[in-house]
Amino acid sequence: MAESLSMSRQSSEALLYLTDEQLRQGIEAMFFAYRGFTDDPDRILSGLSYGRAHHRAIHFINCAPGTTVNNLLSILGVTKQSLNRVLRTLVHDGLVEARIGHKDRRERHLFLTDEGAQLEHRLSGAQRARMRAAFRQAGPEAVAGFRTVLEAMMDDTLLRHYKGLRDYPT
Amino acid sequence: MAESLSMSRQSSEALLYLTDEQLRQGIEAMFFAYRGFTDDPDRILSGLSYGRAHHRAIHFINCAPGTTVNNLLSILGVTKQSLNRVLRTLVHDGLVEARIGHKDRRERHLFLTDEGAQLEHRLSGAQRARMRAAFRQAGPEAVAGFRTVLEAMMDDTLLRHYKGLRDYPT
DNA sequence: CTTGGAAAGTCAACAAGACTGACATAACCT
DNA sequence: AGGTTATGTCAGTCTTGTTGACTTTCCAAG
Repeated sequence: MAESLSMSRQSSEALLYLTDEQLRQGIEAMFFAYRGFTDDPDRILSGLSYGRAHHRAIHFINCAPGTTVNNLLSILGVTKQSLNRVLRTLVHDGLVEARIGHKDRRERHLFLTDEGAQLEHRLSGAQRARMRAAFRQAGPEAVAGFRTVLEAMMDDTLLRHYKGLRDYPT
Repeated sequence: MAESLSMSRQSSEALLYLTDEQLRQGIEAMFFAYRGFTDDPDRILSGLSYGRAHHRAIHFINCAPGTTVNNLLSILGVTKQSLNRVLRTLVHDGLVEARIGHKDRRERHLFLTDEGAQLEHRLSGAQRARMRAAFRQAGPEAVAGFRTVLEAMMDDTLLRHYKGLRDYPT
């Protein structure tokens, strides 16, 4: 790995970080980091009878209480049938409440129950702990770069969700 | 994004980037970015009769030609039954070659065939294109930070794989 | 007002890909 | 010879994605 140490700093940074090898390393970094990222919650969930899909639903219902099923669908990017199976068990188990909309009675507005909020906190706690450790270890500037690259990597549609178009009238 | 420009650089960075809200945004950024990250290859693969599992196998065989099945298992973090199903189809379809080791004849050393390398290039090409665009847009410093945080987020075991313990004698 | 289409959500059946457990084979090593 | 290791395979289950068919509700054009 002693390549190009003789190059000027400017040219090496400007040119090398886009070589195929650098990109390949970025790809692998995403793969391994995402694994680490999902490991802790997955471990917790495997004890209960839930999976990662339940975690995602719980996370976004927590972020946007009162969101509709349709809205959640577009955020999660799965079919409504797939989401419905997950929601059904969560509602049945008393973690999520689905209130019929009073403006449009076709819609269901989703909320976490106390028990649901409790599980959410446990799951996100594990994830936040790892992220906090990583952020702390890496330092503020690295964190800013991390966020910048990730945002640039999202699809525009996803970016809109991420940027927080969260105005869901109940 | 003109927040906190008036604060001293040190205090704003030291205090703000570890709030729960910042961490939650980091979590969502990972989620959405990973989706964008896997979208393009997934689209290509859905046309063929392969899935993401095949992509992962092809990727790492390409990175570490001659790797053994066991090695691949520990990198991918799946069971041998799961990997075997994938490898079987890839070998059957002529994308991967499994050579019996000449030092230890129990081992199978995995290589991409020309056709396999061709598919690998097509898949990683899509992924690299997106990563390249993101890297270019974000700039070298952001990329460095991105990598730093991702490495800090990995498990140590995964980090070892990522760092490239790739000495597989054929 | 009625009627027909669109939209939100539910139920049923299926496929991919992960898992576990048990077992087979071949090769290595002491 | 016997124990361990590397790999492959069969059978069964679970999660989570898919499509297709269906109900309920809303809205707007006739």
